[in-house]
Amino acid sequence: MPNIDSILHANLNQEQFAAATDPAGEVLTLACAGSGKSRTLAYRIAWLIADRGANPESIVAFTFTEKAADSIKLRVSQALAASGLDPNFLGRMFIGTIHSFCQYILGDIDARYRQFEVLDENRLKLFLIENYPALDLHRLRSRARGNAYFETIAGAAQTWNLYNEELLSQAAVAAHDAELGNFIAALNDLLLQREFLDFSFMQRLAVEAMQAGNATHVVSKVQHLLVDEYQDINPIQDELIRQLHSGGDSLLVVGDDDQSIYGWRGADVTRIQTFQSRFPGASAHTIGTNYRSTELIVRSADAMAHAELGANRIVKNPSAVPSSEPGEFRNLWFDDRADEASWVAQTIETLIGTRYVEDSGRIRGLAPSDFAILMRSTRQPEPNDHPPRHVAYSSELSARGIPFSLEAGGSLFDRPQVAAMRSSFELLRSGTPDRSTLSAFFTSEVQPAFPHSDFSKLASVFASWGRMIHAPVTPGQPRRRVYPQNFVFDLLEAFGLAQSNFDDAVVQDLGVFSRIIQDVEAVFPSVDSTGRFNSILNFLSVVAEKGYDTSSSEILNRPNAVTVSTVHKMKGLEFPVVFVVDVEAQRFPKNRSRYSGWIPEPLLQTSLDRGAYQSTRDEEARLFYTALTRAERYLYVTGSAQVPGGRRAMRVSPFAGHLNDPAISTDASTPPVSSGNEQPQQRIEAINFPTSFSDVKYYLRCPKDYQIRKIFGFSPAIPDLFGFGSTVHASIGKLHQEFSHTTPTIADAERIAEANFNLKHVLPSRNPSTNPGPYERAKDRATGLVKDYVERFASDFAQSRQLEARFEIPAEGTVVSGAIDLMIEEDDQGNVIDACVVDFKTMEGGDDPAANSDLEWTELSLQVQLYAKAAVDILGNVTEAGFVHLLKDGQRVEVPITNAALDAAIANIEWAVEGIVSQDFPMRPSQQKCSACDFKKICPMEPQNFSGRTAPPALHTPGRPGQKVASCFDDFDENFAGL
DNA sequence: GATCTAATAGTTTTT
DNA sequence: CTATTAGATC
Repeated sequence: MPNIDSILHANLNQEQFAAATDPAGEVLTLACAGSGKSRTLAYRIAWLIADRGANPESIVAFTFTEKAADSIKLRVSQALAASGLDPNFLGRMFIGTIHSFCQYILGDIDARYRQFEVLDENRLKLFLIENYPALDLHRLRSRARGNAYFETIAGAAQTWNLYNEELLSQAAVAAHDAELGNFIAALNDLLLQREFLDFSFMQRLAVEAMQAGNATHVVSKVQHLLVDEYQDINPIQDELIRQLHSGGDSLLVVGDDDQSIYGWRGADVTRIQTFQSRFPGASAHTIGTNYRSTELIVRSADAMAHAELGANRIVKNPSAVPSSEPGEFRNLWFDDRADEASWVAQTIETLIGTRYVEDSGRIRGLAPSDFAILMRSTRQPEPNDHPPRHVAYSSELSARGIPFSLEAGGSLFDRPQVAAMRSSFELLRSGTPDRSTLSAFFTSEVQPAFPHSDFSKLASVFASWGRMIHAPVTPGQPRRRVYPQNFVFDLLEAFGLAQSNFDDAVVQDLGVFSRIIQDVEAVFPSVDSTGRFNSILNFLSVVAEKGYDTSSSEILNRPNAVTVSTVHKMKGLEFPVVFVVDVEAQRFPKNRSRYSGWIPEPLLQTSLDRGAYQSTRDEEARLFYTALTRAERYLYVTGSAQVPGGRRAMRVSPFAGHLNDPAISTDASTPPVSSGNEQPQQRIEAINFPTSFSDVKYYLRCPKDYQIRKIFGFSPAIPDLFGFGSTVHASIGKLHQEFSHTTPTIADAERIAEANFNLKHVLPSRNPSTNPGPYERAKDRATGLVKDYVERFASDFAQSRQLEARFEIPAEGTVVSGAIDLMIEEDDQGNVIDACVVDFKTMEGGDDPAANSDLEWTELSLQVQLYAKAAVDILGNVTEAGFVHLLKDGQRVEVPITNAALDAAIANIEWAVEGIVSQDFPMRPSQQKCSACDFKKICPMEPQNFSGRTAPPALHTPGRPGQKVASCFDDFDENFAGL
């Protein structure tokens, strides 16, 4: 085998090599745009294992986003393979966001955290809405702009966030502002009591655990820490990194202070700038060779940053790789926005098909997806009678028939189908609408949007939902369970969605609406009163005005279209041709803004002094720098004197004024440089399609189910006992944490199960002892299951411990990730001598108890086999067996995990991924599947075939090796004609 | 260099 | 409605 140094030299340049192999305790790597920092990071990991003999378990790498984590993982697996190391080492290290690491730490400290629900920003706001009285939020209302309700909610959410991200103490806040201190203490307690975490709180809890020495089990293993995008780290993350590195061997941080554009939400660019003074003895590297952009672009962007930032930046002197390929940089000023927009569209039209030579040597013509139009803001400017800012450009593209994709949200309710959904909710605001109101609504809003809608069906939907929501609450009775997602599906059935042949984009937007309702359901236990329903309506109306973050929509293949987007969204991406448009004084850079939060300024002084939670001229300059450095060969910076709605002529942006290199053209009249034309073809990008087992499971059941769920984004209604399985599972995890190598008694099991029990959607009875309700009955059942488990499998505790392990399995075209439950047995030295995979199934809370007798053995087996495969990768060949543990009847069923069984499992996964990537989503209906399907009300249920693909190999199920094929084939009725 | 005045803008977004 | 900016004016 060639030695690791020569492999690294073959794949890295001198600067990258020096950084990747620096043995210092702390290493700062300043990575200019396009300088190959992912590659450097990936080979650093390979070097740590091959040269330093690092255990893969001792390596932790943090990225800023999940997407970046996926791409680093792919590169690491390639670097490992290139270095002669096992790519499956990937599963044994941690590569991910700081947030997911914090969640992992918390679950390791206390299994109870595994049943906590994570609140994103929208859900945290809903939580505050739901608990407005309990948190005394009315006391904070006078602080909100215009005394407005939602300003109060937003201000409270921001306060909580800032308190955590700045790692302030509750006492310090209370000392400055007693009311705010009370709110923080109350929210802290309520989140813990109701078992919710938000992104800021999970970091705080993890950091506090580390500071208190309660996380040593995880922390002590970490020897090598790598942090990507270090310029965007905030105070709590800085502390977490410090804690994690305190007992470790090495810390490598990578970043570029010139690309720090998140100061307004707390990122601290000074951490990277002062790294060397804060870690005396740290070594520093600059990887400054830009492989992305032309010399002119690199030189001009650097000069611009220097002119604007001067002493507030680290000098990096980036260089470009000389090239004889054509390219150009123009800095243009137009009289009027219409001229500017039409010039941009015209230039794109001309450049499509222009000969372009890739680094790989591939020659192709530029395609629409090679172009980006970037702007400071795509939002609609005030006053609201102007169209959104991107329209001037996108309409010019439309006029020329050039496809474009808008990376700008906020137009969800412009779509008549989605507007009809929201109006339907609104109609139920104060009670069931009368027939004439409903009829008018049907004619004016529903029919035009949904041609297959049915009035009589709709009338009965409204009648029954009006009753459910507004029925008076009977004192002493348990609350009714009213889940609005069911209203969504009932409405869409009455609207005739299944019969309509809408564009995917329409269905996708309806899916976003469904996801908004899911956010509501995740937080509200039930929507069983006029007041609660009205909070939802108010939330929906705010969502409509401000736009909803629909981030979870995943783009599998980049469409062949021009990207119209903000600069922020394009961070980390690159395009052959970039237009930075709408560049005028007071727009780019935008005016400064000051901190306006509720946390008293003295508590944040150091952060405010460095410009955090504000927008500053420096940060605008870095944003402009970031925009310029997205471009590979063609870069155009444009602005206009006359813009829509402007009375006085706009002035040239000072940033554009810094682009004064004589090689930058200011002439719009000549055509773009070119060395001829070729057939336009999209760039071939490595498809990195990460997935979880559960995603694939839906595809193997019915590809249409997968499409509705994952591509369109519909969420099923929350089942009555949602969370039952996870709370039982967490109790068993907790038992194993408390009793490793000793046997718990039945009383221990009962104590832990009772203390741990939590259901979010069933409320406890008011008088549990005299009048137990569904919550108490579920609690009894859960306790019974845990006791039964201890009784039957006491020996497990004596010999082995339970472990929840994360895994990543590389398969063809994908990395399947998830977590597994392992029972491992160790010898005296702590070496694993035996391991088995256990999948705990409670089989409670499903739709139909009768269905439990007829388990989906293909799915369960596939799951265990996949986990077994991961266990082999994690633990080596000690995995003896795989089981499905049916907690309901105390059985352990052995699942085949022979090589043949594992190979068949992987082949099924790869087959499903192939279908997903090629967007092959046929309906595979059957009586049994469709009657239990979450989406039966919106699915046409027409039997369809796969497009030219044959079935994957049969799976190995208990007692039936190699006989049962996935249910999209096995359970398929080609003559199925609806339920 | 300080002070006044008219014009202009009211984000950006990940976990 | 308020903060910010550029330019005019002292």
